[in-house]
Amino acid sequence: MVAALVGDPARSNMLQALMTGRALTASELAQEAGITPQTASSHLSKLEAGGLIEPEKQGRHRYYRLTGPDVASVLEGLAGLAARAGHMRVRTGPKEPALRRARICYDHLAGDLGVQMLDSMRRQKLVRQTKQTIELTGDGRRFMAEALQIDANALAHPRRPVCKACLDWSERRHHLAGTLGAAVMTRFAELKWAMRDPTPGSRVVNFSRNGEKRFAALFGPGE
Amino acid sequence: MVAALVGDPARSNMLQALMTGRALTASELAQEAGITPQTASSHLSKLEAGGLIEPEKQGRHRYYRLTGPDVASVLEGLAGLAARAGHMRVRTGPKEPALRRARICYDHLAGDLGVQMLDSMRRQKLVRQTKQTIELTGDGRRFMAEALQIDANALAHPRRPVCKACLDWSERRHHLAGTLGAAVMTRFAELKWAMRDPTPGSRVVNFSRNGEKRFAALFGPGE
DNA sequence: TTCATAGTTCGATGATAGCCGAAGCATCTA
DNA sequence: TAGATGCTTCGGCTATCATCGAACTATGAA
Repeated sequence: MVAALVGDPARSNMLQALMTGRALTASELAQEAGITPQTASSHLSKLEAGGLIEPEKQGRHRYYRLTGPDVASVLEGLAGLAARAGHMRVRTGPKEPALRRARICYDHLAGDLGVQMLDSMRRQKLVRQTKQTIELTGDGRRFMAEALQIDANALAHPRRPVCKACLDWSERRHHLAGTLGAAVMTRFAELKWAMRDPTPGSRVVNFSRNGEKRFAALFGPGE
Repeated sequence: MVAALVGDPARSNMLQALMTGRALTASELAQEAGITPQTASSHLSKLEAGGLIEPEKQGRHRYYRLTGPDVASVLEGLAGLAARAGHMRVRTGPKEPALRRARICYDHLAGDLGVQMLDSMRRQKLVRQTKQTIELTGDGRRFMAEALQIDANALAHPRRPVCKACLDWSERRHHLAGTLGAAVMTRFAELKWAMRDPTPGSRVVNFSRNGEKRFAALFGPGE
């Protein structure tokens, strides 16, 4: 019974945290629910078996999200009924602003700007995304060649896709990975638009004034 | 938490039984859920406290119904999510056809025809009903005088309302009670349109051929 | 390789809550 | 009035299940 899944307070807290549409790791959901990771793991298995959430593996993390908008709307309906008797919940805030803004994920751009770039590419129809797989369009190839002097045809790699959706740690949405993602980041560095923070171990990426302007011209947020 | 209420199997069965929109007694809901009346009583209290159902007292019975269509739609949504993993439920059937068709409730007409009469009166705007209270309109007074020779003004009673909504046992919808309901039933008998079954203890009301025709002419079901 | 971190599995514990028997209250019937 | 029926309250039993400590696996970092 699916209602019993939502009925447990710990699971309910987890689901509420996922209502934002963002994906969260198992540990984060554990903390969100105020329980230990072991207990959370058990709950997450049940929720997954019940078809309410689905996992996405990312390195040693497991990101969970609601399986669809219908789940969210049912949860909303339940919350609406509960509101008659008085209930509420709060949300958390961010930290490490620079890291959230732009950082290196392996070898490509992540963070707010990384997500923004992939969003813009989708909007400009430079790529087609279906679930996890991303494909460069003809427009996309032209764009890469003209704007960034990147030959997409030269990026083929036996064990790594050209384009890949990578779940963003801070934004919990996809950014661009794969050999193209790496090539773009390399080009940004060559053009002195952006460079990794010199602090050892830091993953922060600092954009120059000019780089920020150029980046916005190519991948600015939609109006 | 409202989801926990729906989560329990026994309560879920009760709610499913109420999804038809009809009101059911505590005992019936107990049977529906396969539990004893004591246990059912506890569950019903919880559901009522949670605002999912509301009781209507009728003699020594307590009829429960869902508090509103929003509750039903949330339950439907939950059932939809559950359907992904496979679930089902069945419904029950009727019995005692004659009793369900027309019978005496205290001193007024109940059963299919009783409900049909009140429905028709509402449709013809002979009465205005808001929740439990029913009020005769000007049209209604004229109708009663002309069609049935009943003077509504003479029906006032110190301790009993002229019109009252009475929850129907078999139909689980309201029929007309009060002094007017009694007067109408008396008139039906006087006109030989209908009479109580002579069997001792029986509450069945038998309509004559002519009575059935006349009744249909006045209170026939809407097209 | 070695260490650290994210996550899972297993087993034991404990509290919540469903359940029913017995008894009590309220209402209708005779 | 007495008896029957519908429903509720109370008390105790029991089963379920959430919880966490400990141990294990997998991935990434040094």
